[in-house]
Amino acid sequence: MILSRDFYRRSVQTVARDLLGRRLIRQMGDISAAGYILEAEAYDGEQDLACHARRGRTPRNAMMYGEAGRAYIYFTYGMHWMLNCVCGEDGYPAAVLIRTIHPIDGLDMISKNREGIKKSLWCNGPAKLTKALGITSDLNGIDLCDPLSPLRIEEGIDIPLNTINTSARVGIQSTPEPWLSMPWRFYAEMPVNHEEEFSRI
DNA sequence: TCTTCGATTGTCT
DNA sequence: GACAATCGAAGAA
Repeated sequence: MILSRDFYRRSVQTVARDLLGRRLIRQMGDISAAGYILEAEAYDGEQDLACHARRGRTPRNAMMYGEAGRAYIYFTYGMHWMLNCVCGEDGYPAAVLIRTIHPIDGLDMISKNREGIKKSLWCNGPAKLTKALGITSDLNGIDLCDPLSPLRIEEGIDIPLNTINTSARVGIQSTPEPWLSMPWRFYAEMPVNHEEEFSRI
């Protein structure tokens, strides 16, 4: 079952936590690849000084102000693409950065995109997973709630709340407090009852 | 295993 | 002109 738009129209922290275990699917024609989301971060509005919306709306961050349930994809460090899910009320600039997925499908495609890299390092970083899944700016604004979309998110597996960890967000060290220390990074291990899937990778 | 550092370009001040 | 929601190679330990 694909996640509905209402899933994303909640507080961005709730969505970030609830996104763990969900199945992220990348489809290119007949070929698809997928993985379970294991790490995500919340970026919450113009008052959040770590959020791209902190200086108001610009052409780059405009997608964050749009409809919930769409992808906000941006380019950084001169070479990396980042995948976010737009959240909250439509018009409110908030998004969840997807930082880690556990690959479960389309391993041919992923291994080709990540040639020469150890399997355990294929998708454990925000720029790594976009490279693994072939995600670039041409998917910016894509509807994650559309079953026909080349990028979408389905229900996935259950990650018990008591196995979810939090921490400060990564890579925002020049951001002032209290935003620097907000525990808006959510992460989990792959559940042991899915070892079978784990082992075939 | 850990730490340091260069790569590389779009975006905004 | 500064810097970025990062990665991975290289070197040290």
